[in-house]
Amino acid sequence: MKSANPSPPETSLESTDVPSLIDYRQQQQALRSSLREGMLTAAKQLLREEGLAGFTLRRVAQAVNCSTTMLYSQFGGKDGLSNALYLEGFALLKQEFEQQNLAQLDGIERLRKYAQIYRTFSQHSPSYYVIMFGDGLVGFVPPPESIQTAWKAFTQLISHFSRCMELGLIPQSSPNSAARLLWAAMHGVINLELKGYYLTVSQADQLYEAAVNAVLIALQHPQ
Amino acid sequence: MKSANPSPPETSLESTDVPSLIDYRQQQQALRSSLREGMLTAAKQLLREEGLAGFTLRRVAQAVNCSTTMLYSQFGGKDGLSNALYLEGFALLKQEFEQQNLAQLDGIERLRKYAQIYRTFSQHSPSYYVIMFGDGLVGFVPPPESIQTAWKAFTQLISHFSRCMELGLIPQSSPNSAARLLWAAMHGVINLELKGYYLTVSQADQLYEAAVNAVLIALQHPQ
DNA sequence: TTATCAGAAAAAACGCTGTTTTTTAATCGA
DNA sequence: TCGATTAAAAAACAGCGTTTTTTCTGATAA
Repeated sequence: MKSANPSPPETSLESTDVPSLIDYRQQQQALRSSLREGMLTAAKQLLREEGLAGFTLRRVAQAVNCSTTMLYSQFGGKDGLSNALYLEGFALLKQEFEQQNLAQLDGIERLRKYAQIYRTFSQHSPSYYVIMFGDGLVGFVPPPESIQTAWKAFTQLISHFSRCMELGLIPQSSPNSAARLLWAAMHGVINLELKGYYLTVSQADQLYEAAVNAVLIALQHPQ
Repeated sequence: MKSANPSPPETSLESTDVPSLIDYRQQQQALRSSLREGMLTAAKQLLREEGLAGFTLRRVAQAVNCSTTMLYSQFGGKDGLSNALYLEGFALLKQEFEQQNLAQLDGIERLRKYAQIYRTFSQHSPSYYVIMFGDGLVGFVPPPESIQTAWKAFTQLISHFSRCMELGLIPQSSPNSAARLLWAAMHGVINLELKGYYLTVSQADQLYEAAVNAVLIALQHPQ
């Protein structure tokens, strides 16, 4: 395995340039920030691979080889770590909603696309979804300011509802309420699906489409 | 405190009738069954008063003054106890759907009434609701046979959807799917509400009504 | 340069959980 | 009446989030 090395650098003491001049405090801080990120990554991996049962401070600490105390100085405990994942998740969802190739879609079709993005997110990012929507009765309850931030993920959806109303595709009403309605419908199907109430994936697919349709149809046909 | 007792029975040995002839094994069994019921009652009370945090085997055992071991012989552990509450909850919901004064309501109005019953149940029986719908990602996951039983609570709803279709109030389609759709919509609003996503009760009320309306309108306007 | 001090990280302890194992008590059959 | 069987309680176990104690490192002052 050891190849012949014709000219090893042989750290000469006469070398004029200082070999590795480092800013200790800066690197220390960089290390801490990379530790923080590593903790989040480890947490997500644990959530993905083992679900909430594997999402443990001790496991996260072990994954980055430090004590659990560090998780307290970095996040203030498990709730703080959960909150960080929560905000990260909604930021990611927001990002998904903002992808450029939506520009070519308009009107109701674009609303449908948003619904599809939401579902895809829930399917591809279950580790986030558990924290974000894993129902506050048990486990993590996000603080009010996080909930407020979270709602901003739906800004695009809201403003497109607004646009649809301006275009006359949907009768004028509150775009906010329309978005909340659609969200509740989407979330309801997904949540029951995750609990195991639908027997097949295709049944869940159908129901999801039906739920989105129902909201869109109802918004177009006010009572 | 001790009133004068003119003629104490003075357990006479010559008494022909045996004073307290009991069937030990039967009473033992009765005691066990009352213990079982007492555990369920205690569990519900704990859930009601302290939420899931207070729902603990040790607390339940302490409430009925026995060891936690008994909870294992009676229910097979916490999941078993949760499952019993789960089934009890759905039986109660089914019962709510079956109350007689629904006979005077027919058509779409009756569907609306079912939706109202569901919401009222979720509000008045939060101790059950947590177990029943507290999202399987975390905490209790009901076994498939329980899920199957649970779905039977919606029998009335399904058959009334069927009736509405026969009456021509709703175009013919699957009553089952219609019921599932309505359920998902109702559940979605309630679940987000419980997580704290709606600021006021009236906002939640409005959204719930809007969600139910959306489903009913959409079912009447297919495509 | 060395001694002291402050702050950060690790280690240990605490109180709790669900569950399993061991021990104790009581009941039954011979 | 005495072993065997069974049921319940008690204790032990492994793990959790969190708090407290200890250890150690890096900076500062003498």
